[in-house]
Amino acid sequence: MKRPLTISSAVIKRLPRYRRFLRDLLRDGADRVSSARLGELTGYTPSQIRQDFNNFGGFGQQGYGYNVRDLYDSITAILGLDAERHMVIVGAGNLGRALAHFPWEQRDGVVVDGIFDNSPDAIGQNIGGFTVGDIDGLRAILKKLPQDVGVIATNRQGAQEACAVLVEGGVKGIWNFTTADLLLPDGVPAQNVHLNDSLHELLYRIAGGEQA
Amino acid sequence: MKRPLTISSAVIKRLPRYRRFLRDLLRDGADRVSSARLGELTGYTPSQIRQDFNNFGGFGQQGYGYNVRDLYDSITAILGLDAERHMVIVGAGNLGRALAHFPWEQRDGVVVDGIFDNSPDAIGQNIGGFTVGDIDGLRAILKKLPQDVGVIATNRQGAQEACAVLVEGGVKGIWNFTTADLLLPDGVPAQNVHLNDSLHELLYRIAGGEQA
DNA sequence: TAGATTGTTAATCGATTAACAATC
DNA sequence: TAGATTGTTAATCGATTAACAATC
Repeated sequence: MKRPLTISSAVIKRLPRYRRFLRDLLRDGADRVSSARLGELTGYTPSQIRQDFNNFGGFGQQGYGYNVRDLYDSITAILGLDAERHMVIVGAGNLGRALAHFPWEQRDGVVVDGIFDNSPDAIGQNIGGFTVGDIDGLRAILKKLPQDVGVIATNRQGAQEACAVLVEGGVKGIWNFTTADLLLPDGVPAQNVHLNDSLHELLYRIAGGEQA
Repeated sequence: MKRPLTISSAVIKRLPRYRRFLRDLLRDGADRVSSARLGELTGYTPSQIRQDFNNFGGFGQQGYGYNVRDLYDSITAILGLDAERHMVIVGAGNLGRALAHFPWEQRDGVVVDGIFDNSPDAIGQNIGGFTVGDIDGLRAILKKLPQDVGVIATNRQGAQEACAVLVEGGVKGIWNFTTADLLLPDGVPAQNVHLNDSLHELLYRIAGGEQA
């Protein structure tokens, strides 16, 4: 499986969806699947599906299609889900809590190693089996256990500071739930989840429907 | 302000970001802004910014730029944030709680009118000032108070049923946090937030950095 | 072998960027 | 008027779709 220098972001965004349906197929005992069938399931065109997979060298066989297990495993590996991943959460507000409670581990082998906050009110509270730590506690865990992902679920004001501590502690990527534009060193990607923007987009589409 | 039949989704996704920076400019007392300056702030090219605004008829003036207040108000109106919007949440798990606690109203005039669940454990609990209601309670509120957005924060299994109740109750759009592919009537848009997919995308980018 | 279905090239489509005339 | 900056057209770039030869 070759991995080209750059895969377009549009392709990457589709991989988790392929994987989800492949998992369903696996559960249903399917051995093989064609791009046509996968297209029916996912809503993508067979052509696009074949193009997507060929970015990684092609997983299929002419006249047969794709082996479900192989394809699932390949996509899992491409997404970096073939090994345990570690994650810490900064910000013990409601969103931080929700993320701490998510069954990440069970689903994809992503382990949450702690949740931290700088507010005296939050520190010491119990959240999903974790005691909320302070920023020194965060530094300590980053030193003790290498972390893949640092989640930023603070308010906008605290985001850059949280980011700095996480990056200094060696996290490989930032999952940012604030609207702050984070300053990051090269090589540390940030994935932004802007719930507000998502809601606004929906409201636009609702409004558009009204006056069309 | 003309509203064309279809604005590409790429454009719409950028509007909330423009609006965020315009709000900052407004707070700082700026009267006018050029596409060049807005480009520095947002990271988009001036050309793209002008193209984007021209989808809606053009808000600027040659030689001057854009009036910050006017532009902010226009985008606010386009996004449907110029009037109060109502939202109910189905699913009183951690994510539903987090969404119920968000300061939507304060920020954008989006009012949460209730949170509902079908689990006896959840029903009756107090969440951010709301008593978690059951599905009959959801039906009742939908009848009493027209709702714009129905949030689905259930598990994957319960998503379609929640969706059906919401649509029957007349919500104008669905904000879906599950991985379920919802069946919806024409004219009711769904906005999907797939946290898992977002994390997977980040993990891909982390892994990619490693072996590049 | 015949049929199926991929891998891959070519054609199309859409979105972004560049350029510049219009005009404030 | 001169300078600035938009609105808008043209050029470029990238992503999706179509087509079909390769091959299992």
